[in-house]
Amino acid sequence: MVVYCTLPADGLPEEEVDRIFRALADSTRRDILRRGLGSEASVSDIARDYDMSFAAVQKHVAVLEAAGLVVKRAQGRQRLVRTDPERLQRAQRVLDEYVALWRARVDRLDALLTEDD
Amino acid sequence: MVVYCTLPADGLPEEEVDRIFRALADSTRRDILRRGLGSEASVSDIARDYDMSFAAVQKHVAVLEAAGLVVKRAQGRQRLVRTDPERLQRAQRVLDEYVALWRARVDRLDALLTEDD
DNA sequence: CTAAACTACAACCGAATGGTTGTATATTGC
DNA sequence: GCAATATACAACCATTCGGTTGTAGTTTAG
Repeated sequence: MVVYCTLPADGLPEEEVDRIFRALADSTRRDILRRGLGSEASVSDIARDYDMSFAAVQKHVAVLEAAGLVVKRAQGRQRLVRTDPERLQRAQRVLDEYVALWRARVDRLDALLTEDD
Repeated sequence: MVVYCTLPADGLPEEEVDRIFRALADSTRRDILRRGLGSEASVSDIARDYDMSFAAVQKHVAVLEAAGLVVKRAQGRQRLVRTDPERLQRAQRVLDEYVALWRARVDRLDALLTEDD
C-alpha cells in the first residue's frame, strides 16, 4: 500500500474533514446550518420547523456541533445554536485545494505540450 | 412543519448534494479524487495503492461515480477513472452560497445597527 | 486455445446512521 | 411549590456503510 497524498488539507486532520462533509451530507442539517447563519435559535425553536421528533433534531444539531459547524450557547434552560461561518470556509478551502491542484496539473500538462511544439 | 429554505443550491436537487458531500466524507475517496484530478488510472491501478481489497476500492469508486465526481471510461478490459473538476466546483458553489448568505445577513444586521445610530 | 488480468456483482458481517420513544434533570412562570 | 418548558440521554429499530469473500464475465497475452 502506498499512501498517495497525506496532506491534511488545511491543517485539519482527516477525521475532522470527514466529520465536516458527513455533517453537510444531510439536507435537514444543511437547512439548520443556513438557518443559524444570521441568527441564534434554541434547539426547540429549530425542532418546531421540522417534521420529526425533538430528539431527532437534537441529534442533527449534535452532529453539526461535533463537526464544529455550529456552536451552542446556554441561556437559561435553552441552548442557542449559531453557525460558525469560519468552519464553512474551511470546508470551502478543502475543495479549493483540490481545484487548485487540478489547475496546477492541467497547467503542467499544457506546459509540456507547448514545450513539445 | 415549515420548510425553512428549499432552494436547491445550484439547481442541484438536494439528494444530489447529499451524494456529493457523502462521497467527500471519506479520506480514501478524497484521496482517489485528488489522484484522478490530473490523470486517468484504472480501477486496479488505484486499488494497488490502498490497504484494502480490490472490491472495496471498486465500491469507493462507485460512490464517487454515483456522486458524479468521477467518470469512468472503458478501455479494453480496464475502466479508466478520471475526476470531474466541474463537479468539485459545484460542491464549492454550494458552500459559497452559504457563506454569501451569511455575509448578506451580517451586512443586513450592520445596516440596521448603523441605521439606529 | 488457455491462462491470467480486470472488472462486475452478490452475499455476508459489524458498525454507524437516522429515526423513534421513554425517562431524568434544569429552568421558568404562575 | 408546582406545572410546564427545554434539554439531555439511553435504548431500541431499520437501513446504510465500509469492509470482506466468492463467483462469473470480458479482454488480453502467450
